Amino acid sequence: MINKGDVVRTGPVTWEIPKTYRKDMRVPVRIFADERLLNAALKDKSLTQAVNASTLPGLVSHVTVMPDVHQGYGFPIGGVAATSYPEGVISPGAIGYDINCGVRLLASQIAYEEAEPYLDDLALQLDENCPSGVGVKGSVRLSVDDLEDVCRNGSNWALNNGYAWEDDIPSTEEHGRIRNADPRDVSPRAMERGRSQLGTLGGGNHFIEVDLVEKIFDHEAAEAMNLSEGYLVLQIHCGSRGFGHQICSDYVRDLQSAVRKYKIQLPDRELVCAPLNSPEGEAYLSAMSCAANYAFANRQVLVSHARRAFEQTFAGKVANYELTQVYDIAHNMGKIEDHQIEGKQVRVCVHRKGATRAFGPGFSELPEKYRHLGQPVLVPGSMGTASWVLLGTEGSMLQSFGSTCHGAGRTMSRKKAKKSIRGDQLRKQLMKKGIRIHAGSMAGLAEEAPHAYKDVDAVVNVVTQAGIAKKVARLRPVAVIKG
DNA sequence: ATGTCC
Repeated sequence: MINKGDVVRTGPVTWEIPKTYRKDMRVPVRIFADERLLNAALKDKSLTQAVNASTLPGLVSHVTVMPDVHQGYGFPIGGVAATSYPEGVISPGAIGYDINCGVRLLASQIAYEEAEPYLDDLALQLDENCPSGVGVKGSVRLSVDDLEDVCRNGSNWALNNGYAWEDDIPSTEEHGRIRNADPRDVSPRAMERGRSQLGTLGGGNHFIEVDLVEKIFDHEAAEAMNLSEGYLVLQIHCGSRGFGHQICSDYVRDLQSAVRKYKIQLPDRELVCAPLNSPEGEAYLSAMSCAANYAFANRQVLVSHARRAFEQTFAGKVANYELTQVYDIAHNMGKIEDHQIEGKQVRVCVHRKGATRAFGPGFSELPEKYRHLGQPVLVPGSMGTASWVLLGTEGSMLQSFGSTCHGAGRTMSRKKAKKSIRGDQLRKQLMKKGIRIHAGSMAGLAEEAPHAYKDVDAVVNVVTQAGIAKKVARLRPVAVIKG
């Protein structure tokens, strides 16, 4: 375990574990945290995992740790590692089992006051239209050919099949489609699991949530995003379901032989990896991209379900019940990107696991309305607490490979959380706070209790103080649908 | 996160 004495303070909210801490480190570990969040990070294996990650072949500059960090499979959730392309490695564990887990935000023109009498009905309609829970199947059934189309085309598949509006696409990271995704690199078993799960939410901390915009911090950005104080928005947090999970499992197993073949020394088997330019590394990158496209399409189908729920609830009741897409952004991905590091342009594979891409102003992929502002960043809080809309900055480009935090971050294990409160009690507490809850399982609900998570406001204050994100708006939940 | 062990 790492001790506080091993960590050097480098600024008000920045810390470093120097390369000299352990002989096998290739780069230092840089941590964004206040004193309290650092102490939380020292309590589990997350910083040891960050040090382990700092031994990966081909790493560039440093490993980054976000304030919402907690331990994960081999690599911390809340970690960023960039490896040189193409001779560095790619590691499935440094991307996560839920490939392209991410958040989508949609804006409405419905004021909370106006919607209040219909919110119980809206929560019910969302629950009925959006299947949730582990292993749950959706209304969309895909042939193997269709699923191959989803793998290659992501959100474009959704647009061609009536699940998207034209304007949704440019407001999605990568326009909802990662290139060079070849379904031949996906196992038949993953394909089988993927066929029935498109347009489903899943379990754990995945949710669909109706929020109201509680406070705007950046009026120019909020206007570009269609966000106004007191109005409803819809947030979707989910990923690639059993499809991405199966792909990660397959490659964690298969790449073990690549580790031996390329004689890669690892401090932890869970960091299994392969060179980006090896056949094994290329196959994983392609399969991961298929899962990413599946997740984009999944969130897009959920949007069409949610639009139906809004129509069923509000048609004839409010003048305009349209949901316009603000943005869709991943927080579990490996991306090939160009970055300026110490004055030099480098091409790297940025592994972001529980870390959100946060590119600064001038980024050409962004739609014009956002290009001068920076990339929108969506940070979901824990259930029953605030969520945040942020922007990427020049600072995130310089300090964290264009990345920032992704959420509140767990402090209590699922098991401990379940023991600490009963689901039905928690539901009552949240109802008292004006939050409608539809949950598939009361045990699952207890696992997501707000007190099992860090304070999302403290996390956001660290990243904004460090300059790796900028505040746009704070959202407050009024209805949550989860598995 | 995950047909929470094929």
